[in-house]
Amino acid sequence: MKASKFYISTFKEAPADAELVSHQLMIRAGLIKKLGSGLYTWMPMGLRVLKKIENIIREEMNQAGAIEILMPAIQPAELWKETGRWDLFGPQMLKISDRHDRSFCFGPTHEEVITDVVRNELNSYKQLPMNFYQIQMKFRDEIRPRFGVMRAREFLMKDAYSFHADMESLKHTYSLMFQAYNAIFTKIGLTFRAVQADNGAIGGDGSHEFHVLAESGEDEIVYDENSDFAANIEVAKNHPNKENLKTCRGIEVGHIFQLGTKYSDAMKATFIDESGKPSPMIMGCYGIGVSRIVAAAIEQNHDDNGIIFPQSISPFEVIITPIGYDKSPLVKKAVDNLYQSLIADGYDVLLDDRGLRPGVMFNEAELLGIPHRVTLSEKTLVENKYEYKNRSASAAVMIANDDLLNHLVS
RNA sequence: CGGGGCGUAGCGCAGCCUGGUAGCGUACAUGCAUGGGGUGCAUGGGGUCGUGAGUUCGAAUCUCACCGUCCCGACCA
Repeated sequence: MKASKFYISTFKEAPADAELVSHQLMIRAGLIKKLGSGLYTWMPMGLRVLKKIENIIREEMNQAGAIEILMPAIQPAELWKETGRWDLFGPQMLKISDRHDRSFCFGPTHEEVITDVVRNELNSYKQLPMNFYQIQMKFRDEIRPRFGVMRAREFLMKDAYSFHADMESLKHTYSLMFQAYNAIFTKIGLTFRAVQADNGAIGGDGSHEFHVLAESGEDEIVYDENSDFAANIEVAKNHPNKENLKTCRGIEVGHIFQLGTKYSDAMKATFIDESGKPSPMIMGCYGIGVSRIVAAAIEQNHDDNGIIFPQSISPFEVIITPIGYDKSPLVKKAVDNLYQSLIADGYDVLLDDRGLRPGVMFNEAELLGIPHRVTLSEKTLVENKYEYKNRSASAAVMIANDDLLNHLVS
């Protein structure tokens, strides 16, 4: 991508209403733009990050046997009345009416819709287990939206729902999802921890939260240095020797849950078992806050100069910052060649061909958090070298041209 | 919803206390200079001062109401 053909809009100063570092940097780097409280436009640069996270999630979910669907954002009240949640869910649910004065909500979650789909589609134990997922905008009318996309009202979520003939099958899929989640957050490159969470419906080890560790995290998580035990603060209260537990803060980016038959009972989602009798499907659900991951990743990876994106989710992997691109035909030729060859090698490259001053380009590249920067100029041409700067390194280094690819593997 | 801020140019702010024709920085446009870390100088365009009502000869400024937004607490990926 050439910068002159893309849209980049960065700011030196953070807006006054952004408190959290990740929020400030997301605005300053032009990733998002606020429309209203808890409502954000994903600008081109930010959308690239979001899409990369989406695709990592998609790959791992597919790998784990889940199948992608897309459900409506707007849902009829009748479904929610079946489970009783039309009244129970509370003011977090945004209720709306259509022209015929029928009641709907903007979906805060999709258990009702998926259960409705499945009760009509799946009839036999032979069709189970089944795990459907989607990546879609949710709306929750939060009491207090804050911290940018960290706690927005409209947010992108991956939600999956699995259906089973028996408990054993649920536990199997649950463990597949547990592994998939570990793979996803590892692939993205985050420091995270899976913790036991409260599970009202089933109890035991039926629910885990995935937290990105960060000082600014809204949740307190508790762990035992001498064992694998880690839990959210609610569960930890019941731990036998809770005096020895340590605490740290985390940002909840994922939650997996063994639901049981709560929704299938209420909505009569049954299947015919091997003996020919109807039986309620056993369910699990698995959520990831996709848009929140962007904020969490930045919260965990930044410095005074800006964002430091993990390469897996950076809007671009490499930025070329030529000096004299529009003045020196030699520089232009060398830069264009490098640009084309990196693209041919499969890299996501941004060529800053805007003819800006070097300082502006460098500062912007750092703010955006692009992991690899390559600078060419008449000076580097004379030496027949590239100047390479890793985003997390303190200074640039001169490298041999054919050594560049080695540096791009982070 | 309770407590506390803040609404003046795209963004960051001053002006308000003590009413009198709206300003600075940045961004944007143009020109000249500059050309390896948000460069310098000059010129220019851009504002229903959140909305409404009131007080006053006169309101960004004083009063009231409303709206928006942010922070602290109770819900959540």
